[in-house]
Amino acid sequence: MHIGDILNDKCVDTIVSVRGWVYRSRESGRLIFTVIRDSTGIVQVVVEKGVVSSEEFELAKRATIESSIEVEGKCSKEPKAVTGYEIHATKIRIYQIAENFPITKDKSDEFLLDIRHLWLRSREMTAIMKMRDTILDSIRDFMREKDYHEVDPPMFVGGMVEGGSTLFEVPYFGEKAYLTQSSQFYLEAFMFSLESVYTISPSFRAEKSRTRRHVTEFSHYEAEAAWVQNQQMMDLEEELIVFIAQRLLSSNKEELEVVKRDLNKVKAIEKPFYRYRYEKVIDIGRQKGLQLSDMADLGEKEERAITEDFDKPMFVYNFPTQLKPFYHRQDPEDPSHVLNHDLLAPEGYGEVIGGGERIWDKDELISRMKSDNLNPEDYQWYVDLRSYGSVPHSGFGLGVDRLLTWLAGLDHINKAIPFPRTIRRLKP
RNA sequence: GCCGCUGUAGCUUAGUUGGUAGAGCACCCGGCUGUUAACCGGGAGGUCACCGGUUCGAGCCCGGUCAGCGGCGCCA
Repeated sequence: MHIGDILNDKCVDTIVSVRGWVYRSRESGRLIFTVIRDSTGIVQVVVEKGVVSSEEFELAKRATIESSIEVEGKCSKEPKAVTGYEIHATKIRIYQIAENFPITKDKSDEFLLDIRHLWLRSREMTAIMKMRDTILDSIRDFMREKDYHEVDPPMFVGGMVEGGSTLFEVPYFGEKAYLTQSSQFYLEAFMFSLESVYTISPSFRAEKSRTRRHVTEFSHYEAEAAWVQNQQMMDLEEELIVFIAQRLLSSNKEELEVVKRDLNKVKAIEKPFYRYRYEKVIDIGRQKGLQLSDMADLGEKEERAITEDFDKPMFVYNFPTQLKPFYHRQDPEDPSHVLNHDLLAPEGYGEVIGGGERIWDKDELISRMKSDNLNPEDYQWYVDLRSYGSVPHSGFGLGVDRLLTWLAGLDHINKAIPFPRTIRRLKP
């Protein structure tokens, strides 16, 4: 029996039994108030001297915070109890008396990261992990509905990546391997058989970034689809984000309240999103007083300034070609720009998606590599994909952790990740 | 990588002009017949990050080291 199941009028006057962990404990003479938590919620248990055996009463007295416990008793409605109902204990069993739990009411973000393995039990983290589960689940439901296939790209990769300074190098039987930064190229390979594919896999970046949106290991949701154009991909993403937000509102209202999220901000995520060309966004930035050159890349500061007053997400499309990596397809009518897009979340959260059309012509791909000073031989298999019935296609990559950070209104990406990895943190 | 800030009990912290290290929470003991991260009384808990210097005397001043945080840069 779970606590969530008994928190309603049907339990009144019935004998219930719950198992869980001691969340709070207070004693007052011949009464002990013990709040128990399990994965579904918390409930107050009253232990009264004389109602339980004196051995059990002493046991309840010694039940420290986080002790594992099982209680049987009569359920009643009680306005004074935290969740409105309480259990009047008749039997108590303790599985383990917990050692002194290090988390008390005074705690800093850093301390909570040091003991994340224990902080995971908190109501906040429990709520965030439930919302994370909802997001992952809704992505899969949505993609299945759209006839996309989930695939598993490799995490160990060879040297085939742009640049190289941001790769994690790992020893591999006398050779060098790297942890993948993105599964995009592999999804493009899958695309030639399954047409529409996606993955939710980790990506690794050895960037020495110290910002509230960067981690070295993140959950990367990437998709790639044949025959799809840039604007159509934006349509799909728009529908997807709205779908996830709606699912979160319907499944996790309680959790959103635990993290004190303003529900109106989530309700505001509706179609259509703003859709502006790159130049238009530069103009918006200038109106907000930012000093931006015509070819300025949008850094974190710019994104925050531009999006903080927006109530809905904003697509920025057709960036200058020189700002984007070689595989982005140039607009045939305006080769100085590529057919790409970023999705910027509102309230200053910034980029959550980057995507666009990929170059599908082999010669075009090779010439773009050369003008970016890359050696096509280093990308042999990626180029080879264009040799056998190449087709127009588009894709995108979404940072799941950034999406959750935004939707839950968190102030730092490391609150959205169970065990965040940053330049300075590898434990626990 | 650069700039800035911080480091005092398990946690959160106060510490005046350089003059005997203080509190709250947690913990232990006692009290309380309805508590809401209760309350009341008592107790224990300190290499003031580390190394060196100045001084009669350093948590405080000076130099260095380390660690953490914030920002910038970097960032398919």
